[in-house]
Amino acid sequence: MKQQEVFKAMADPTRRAILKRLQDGALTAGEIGESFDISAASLSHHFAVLKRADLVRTERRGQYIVYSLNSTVFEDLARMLFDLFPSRNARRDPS
Amino acid sequence: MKQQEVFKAMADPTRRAILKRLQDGALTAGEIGESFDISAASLSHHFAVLKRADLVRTERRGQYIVYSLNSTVFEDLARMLFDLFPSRNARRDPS
DNA sequence: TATATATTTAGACAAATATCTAAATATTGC
DNA sequence: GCAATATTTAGATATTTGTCTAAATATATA
Repeated sequence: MKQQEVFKAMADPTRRAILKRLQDGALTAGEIGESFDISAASLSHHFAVLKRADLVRTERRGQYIVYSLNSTVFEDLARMLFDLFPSRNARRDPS
Repeated sequence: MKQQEVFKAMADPTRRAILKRLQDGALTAGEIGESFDISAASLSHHFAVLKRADLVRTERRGQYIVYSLNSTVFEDLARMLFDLFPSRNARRDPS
């Protein structure tokens, strides 16, 4: 996981909203765009950032491009967080 | 939790390294600074960002200021992540 | 009180980023 | 092949951000 890319991707509210939009299943770029008052070009930029972070997957379907969540990276990110913030009763790695 | 502040705070590698440095216990600003090749002023800026996100707590001890992790926000963040990325076998909130 | 040490604040600057419009590319269907 | 639609790329611009040095503030101690 490219940690830096993932965190930078998550730092923008529009991108987090895009991820949230994708929770219930894959959507085309245009469908996602309907929820945002932003140009298609700007949206495309956000898609690129999410893709670079491997947070979303894409698939061309005819003239559309379909975006979906990549939950694998989410799990990595969650693990990373737990690693970064030791909870009170977790053992610390003894290394 | 100020989600936006937390994510922005986590997006910088120096700040994540500071958090990691604090895993084993509280440290003064100066002690933290020893690990970084960066001016005290820049470091102080990073502390401010982490504080604004409520990721660290501070306490003055004489002429020193002691920083420590605030693990509460971590837990909030983890929860937020799980909410954002539904895992395959989790039920979705029916609302 | 004066000096030394620790930290933050102020102000400047360069690099990164979110946005836009216009143009390019890919695909469909006539 | 051509026109329409969907999406991305290019280039410009304004804002944000990470860094610096210099100055200010807070505390300790001689």
